[in-house]
Amino acid sequence: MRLTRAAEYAIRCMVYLAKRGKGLLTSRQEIAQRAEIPGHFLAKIAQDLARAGLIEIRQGAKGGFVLLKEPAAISLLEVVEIMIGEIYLNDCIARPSTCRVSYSCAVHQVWMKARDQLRTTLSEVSLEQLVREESCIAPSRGPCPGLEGTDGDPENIPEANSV
Amino acid sequence: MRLTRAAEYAIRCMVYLAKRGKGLLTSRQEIAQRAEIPGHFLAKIAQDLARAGLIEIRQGAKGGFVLLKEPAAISLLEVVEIMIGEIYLNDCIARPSTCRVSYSCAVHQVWMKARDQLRTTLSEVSLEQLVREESCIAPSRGPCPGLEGTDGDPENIPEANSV
DNA sequence: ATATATAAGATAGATAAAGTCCGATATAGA
DNA sequence: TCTATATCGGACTTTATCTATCTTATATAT
Repeated sequence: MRLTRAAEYAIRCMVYLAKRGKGLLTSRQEIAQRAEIPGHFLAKIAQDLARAGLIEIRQGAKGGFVLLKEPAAISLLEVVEIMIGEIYLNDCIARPSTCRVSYSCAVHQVWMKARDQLRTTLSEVSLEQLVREESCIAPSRGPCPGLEGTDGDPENIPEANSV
Repeated sequence: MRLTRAAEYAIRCMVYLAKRGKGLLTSRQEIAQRAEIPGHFLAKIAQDLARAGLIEIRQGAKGGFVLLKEPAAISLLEVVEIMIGEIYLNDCIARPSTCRVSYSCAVHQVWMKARDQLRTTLSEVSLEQLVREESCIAPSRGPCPGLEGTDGDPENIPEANSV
């Protein structure tokens, strides 16, 4: 009952791209390094994101990924479900055929409610929000350095501590 | 991001025992057959439930399982977490050490909220409720007469995608 | 043309889930 | 006490999925 790593990486990638802004090209390697994602794995994940229309992938020298939508228009739920499919929590929600046992109905209702809540919570958060809010945990430059800091030192990998 | 089968079976087993009532002995075989749980697998699951103090296991001829607590005193969350451990949804909640990346903070908050909501929802449902409510379900399919309550959309069934 | 960078599919390794098997142990009843 | 019955408890097998990497192919800038 936990998020897959691929989905976790996809979120990191999308937040990173959102931080750069819509339409800006960023190389796969930069994202991989800065967001701590295995490079080849990121390539695969990006394909899913591209198929879903969130990013565009540019091949060739100076290639990379480009965010296609406004960060405010992309929800966390969207990113997650691109990677792991629609959230349902319990098999009996996705495949009612496995739900023939007499006990099922009441339990079923609970899982439906839980699933709806979870999806709602994730859908209410946009990448724009995430980018804006996380700015206050900037690594080594004091409390809240504002919204800047997206371009600049590519070498300094931020090491924010846990919440 | 889905419940394990062991947890699903544990719920079935506990609901079945709850239906019989506290203190009543029921053979493993009866439960296995009626709740459609592989017999040996149920034995293993029962050990976890017994270790957690929910049931007592009686060995020997005429052995079986006995519910030790009132159905109203056992929540769905309790049963689930005995089987799969504490729900956390995202690794970064369980192991903050994996959460060093700069993006983490805001996303972290969302997963915390989602986890809390999910655990609350599951904790608010007792076995007693489940036993009482499921009485309305006929073994065959079809809607549950009185339970349409919180369940918004009929929803298309997502095919066996990965969650 | 060449160097650079990603595409796309195949595949391998690791991890976890799901289910099975068997010797050990406990109990009821003769 | 002895025997049949039923679960214990752990080891084991199987299966599935996740995670990551490798390889060949393709696209682009210069």
